[in-house]
Amino acid sequence: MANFMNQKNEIIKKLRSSGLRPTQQRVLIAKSLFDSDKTFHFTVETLNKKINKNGANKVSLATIYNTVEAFTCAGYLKEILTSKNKSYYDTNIKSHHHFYDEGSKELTDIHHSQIKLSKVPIPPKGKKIKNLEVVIRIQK
Amino acid sequence: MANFMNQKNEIIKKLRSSGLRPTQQRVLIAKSLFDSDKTFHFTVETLNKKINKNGANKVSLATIYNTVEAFTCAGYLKEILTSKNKSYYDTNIKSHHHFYDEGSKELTDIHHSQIKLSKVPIPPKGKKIKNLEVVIRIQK
DNA sequence: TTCTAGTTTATAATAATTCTAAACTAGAAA
DNA sequence: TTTCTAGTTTAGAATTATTATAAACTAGAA
Repeated sequence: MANFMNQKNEIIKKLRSSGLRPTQQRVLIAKSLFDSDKTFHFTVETLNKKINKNGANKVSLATIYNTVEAFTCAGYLKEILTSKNKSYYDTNIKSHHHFYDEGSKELTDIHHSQIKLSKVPIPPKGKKIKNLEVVIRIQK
Repeated sequence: MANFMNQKNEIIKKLRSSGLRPTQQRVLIAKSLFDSDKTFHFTVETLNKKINKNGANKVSLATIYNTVEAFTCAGYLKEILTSKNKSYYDTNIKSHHHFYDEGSKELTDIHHSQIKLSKVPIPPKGKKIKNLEVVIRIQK
C-alpha cells in the first residue's frame, strides 16, 4: 500500500516537473505505461484498449492522443521509426535499437550493448545529435 | 535523341524483368523517378504533383499509389522509416543512413561510408538480416 | 484484327489523427 | 471553504493518407 502510494506520488511529481497538471486521466495513463519495470511498444489503439478495457470508458480517445503526445514531448516516451502509417511508441526511452521483421511487421528491442559503432558522422552545422538508432530489417 | 530512346528502352526492360507490364503510366513515373543520377526522397503527394503539374492529369492518384507499391516490391524504391503518418520513399536503394531533423522533420542522406559498425547482433533464429539502417536524430 | 488478363481510373470506403468548442476540474487566491 | 480561471477533457466533426471497388481501357499474344 505504501508502495502503491509512492508510485502515485512519483508519477505526480514527474508530471509536475514537466509542467503537466497531474489530472486523473494523466495519472491513470502514466500508471499503465510506467508502472512495470518492463518496457514495451504500443500504439494509441492498443493503449486505448488497455485503459478502457471491458467497455469501461475511463479516458476518451482524444485524451489518450493528447497525453501520449505530451508524454513524448516531455521525453517519457519515444516515437518509433517504422514504415507503417500509424504511430508506434516505446516506453523504453534509453538508447537502444530494433529488429524490424518485414514479414510479421513486428519490432523487437536490441539492447544498446549489442551494437557498437566505430564511426559516426559529424552532424550538419548548428545541429546536435540527439539520438542514434539502428534498425535491422530481417526476413526469413 | 538516341540517349533518350535508350533511357526509355532501359526502363521498359527493367519493368519487364520484374513482370511489370510497361504501360505508359509506369514508364512516365519511372522516368520521373530514375532518370536523373541524383537520388531523392518523396511521398505519393509530392510525386503526384511532379507528374501532374500544371493541372495536367496524366496519371491518376490511384495509379501513383499502385505504381509506387509495385516499384517498392520490385526493389526499385525503398520505404523510409520515419515517425510520420505518411509513407516516405527513397530512390536511393543502396545501403545508406539518414539524419532526421526533429525540428524541420526533414531527412538527409548519410553515405554508407560515413558510418561503421564494429558489432552487430545475431538475428533471431530462422531470420536473415536484409538491411541495416542508422537514423541519427538531430536538433538545434 | 481479335481477345483477354492485367492495368488504370474515378469514386467510395476506411483508418488514423487532428480540430473544435462546450463542459469540466485542479489548484491558486480570496 | 468557496470562488475563479486557465488548463484539460470530451464527443463528435473534419481532415488526411491510404485502400478498395468495379467499370473502362490497353498491351501484346494469338
